[in-house]
Amino acid sequence: MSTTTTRDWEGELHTHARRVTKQRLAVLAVVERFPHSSAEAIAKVARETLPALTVQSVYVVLADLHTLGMVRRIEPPDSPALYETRTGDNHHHAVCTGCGRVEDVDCAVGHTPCLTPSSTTMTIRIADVLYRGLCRDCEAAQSTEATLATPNFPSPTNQR
Amino acid sequence: MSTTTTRDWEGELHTHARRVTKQRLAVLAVVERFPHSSAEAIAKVARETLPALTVQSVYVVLADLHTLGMVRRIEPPDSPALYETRTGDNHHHAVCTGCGRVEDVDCAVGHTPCLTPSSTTMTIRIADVLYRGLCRDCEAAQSTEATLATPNFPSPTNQR
DNA sequence: GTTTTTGCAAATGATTTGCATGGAT
DNA sequence: ATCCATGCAAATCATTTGCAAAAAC
Repeated sequence: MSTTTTRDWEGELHTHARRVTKQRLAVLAVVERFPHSSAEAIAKVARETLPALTVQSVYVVLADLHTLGMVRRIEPPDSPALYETRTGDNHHHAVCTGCGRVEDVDCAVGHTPCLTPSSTTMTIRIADVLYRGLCRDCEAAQSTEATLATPNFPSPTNQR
Repeated sequence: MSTTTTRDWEGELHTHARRVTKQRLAVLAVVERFPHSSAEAIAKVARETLPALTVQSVYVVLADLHTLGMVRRIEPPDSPALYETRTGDNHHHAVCTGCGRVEDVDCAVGHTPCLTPSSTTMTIRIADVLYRGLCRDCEAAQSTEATLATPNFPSPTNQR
């Protein structure tokens, strides 16, 4: 019912040279209201207001908002991707392996995870940490600027 | 060429009441030899020895080995799942966003990620931390033993 | 009015499943 | 001889893509 949004989505869309559509605003409102929701779930709720909205459009919108940095995407194992609007900081997540519930964990210092997650009520059994960045070769290739031949390396390992 | 394995896969399979097949041994040998490989890549290499081996079988084998805890599964964003045989410890991973190369990061103390990843050569830009465990409700439900009605909760959030 | 977005349908990629045969114990 | 594991085909699930119609600027 309430379309109370904390952030000025309309303004942010303008800033990013995106058109302000009711679909986008609806998706953003739902993601803000229900953090850690899947595209499917977001579509379902948004459709209460916009019955014509399709899941595919939600995917397109979310992908775009994600590349703009307006939403953050979490990909827990054995679950579709989940989305949230809290993007500025580097907080982490605790996922319940029983029910799938996701909790924010406020313990980050910059981009580095803290030693002990202090703000969760879950009994943590596993910590999956994935650092992302550039390896030496790719950093070198990047500073060499220009898109030269894609750097490749031996052995059967996959991309990205 | 070399089928030199470090671990006694045959023994471990026996321990877990699994039949020792050349397919399983081949998959395990490949995962051990090329850590952080995808199911597809593993199948490709294993097929050099066992041309009849299908990707689907590799998936089945890996899924089983994973539930047994004999292999660990990593799921980087925008990549199929990767597998490795290093399972005993709680090391982490650094993924290059340029080429997809995966590096082990030895910095864990128990199940808790360390403050600074010391053993990587990558320039880390993002730390995705996902703690997994049981939330209060699920822990309570678990101690109440028996599989009662599946605990559910409101709002559109997904499972597992 | 022009260009971006949406809606719809179909395609894709990763992974799972059902079932009959082959193989390990 | 029994029962599990593999091979094959088809199904499923999450997500992406192509294109024409609709909406925003």
